[in-house]
Amino acid sequence: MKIPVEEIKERLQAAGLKITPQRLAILEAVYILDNHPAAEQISEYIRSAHPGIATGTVYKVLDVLVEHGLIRRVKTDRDAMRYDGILESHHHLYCAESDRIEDYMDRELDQMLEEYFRKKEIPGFRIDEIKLNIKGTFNQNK
Amino acid sequence: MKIPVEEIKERLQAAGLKITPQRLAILEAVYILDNHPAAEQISEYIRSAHPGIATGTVYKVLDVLVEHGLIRRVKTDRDAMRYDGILESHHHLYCAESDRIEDYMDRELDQMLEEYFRKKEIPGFRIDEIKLNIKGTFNQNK
DNA sequence: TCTTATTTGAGAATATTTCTTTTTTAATAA
DNA sequence: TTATTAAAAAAGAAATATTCTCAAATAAGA
Repeated sequence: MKIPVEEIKERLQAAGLKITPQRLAILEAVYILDNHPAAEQISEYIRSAHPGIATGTVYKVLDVLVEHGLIRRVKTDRDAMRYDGILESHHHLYCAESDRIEDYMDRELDQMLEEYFRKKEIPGFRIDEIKLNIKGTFNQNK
Repeated sequence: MKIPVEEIKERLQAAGLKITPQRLAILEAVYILDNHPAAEQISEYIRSAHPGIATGTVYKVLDVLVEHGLIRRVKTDRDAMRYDGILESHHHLYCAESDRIEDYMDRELDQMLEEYFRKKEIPGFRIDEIKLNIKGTFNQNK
């Protein structure tokens, strides 16, 4: 997923963040690496593409981007934190065997859940967002 | 959640694991600390209650316990991995503000999801387990 | 350009994982 | 029971990963 720099700048700006070369590089890395890169993969990629950027900065910037809703965190059962450049609400298919994570979008499902929880409230809790973690196996490791 | 040592031993044995003082202590800690302790909390607790146990061992044992289904990992968006001594299938309510995680069980919901995915298959993917991550806010921080 | 609040870099502090060696468990035999 | 032993587990040390701290650098508005 290649996104023009201008567009990335706009997104940062829209989120009220200052535009810095580090943020541009790191946000771009998340888009380029695609498929849920781990913090460490991003850090590694940055180290090779932009050796000037400190490792600590990568982690910091990722946090900031998450805080401002430009990327999301994804977690697997097995291992460390991963990041996701796709923002539309979606669920995740997670295969422990291949350690693969795929996005899963399903409007119909979302509506069903929404309706379900409109009827059946959870006492003392206000729901903001529901995300499914669907564990299983991919048939063919394409 | 206090569980007698004998019971803990049985659980280890049932999982085909050798019984060691370290495993007993750590599994007990997960039960005692309750409410989804982070690895580090567990590690800290063990350090004070059983100073003889190496820190590396805590992490290793937690991994082994997860692998053998005696505890589960829980992930929040925000921070590090947490552990859960409750094994029945359940979902999680997660409040970012208070960093609180509560269990949420709902048979009716599970059945609805099961039925939904029986009808509507995900191509190329066999589902094993579905877990909901419900984000929101607790009304009263009790 | 100047100013100021933010952000970054660098390195120290933590947290976690991995590796190798030593110890322990639990099964079996005496 | 107790001794023997192979396999499994723990310790200890060291490598990695992540977070934190603070001085220096920089973005963006005046």
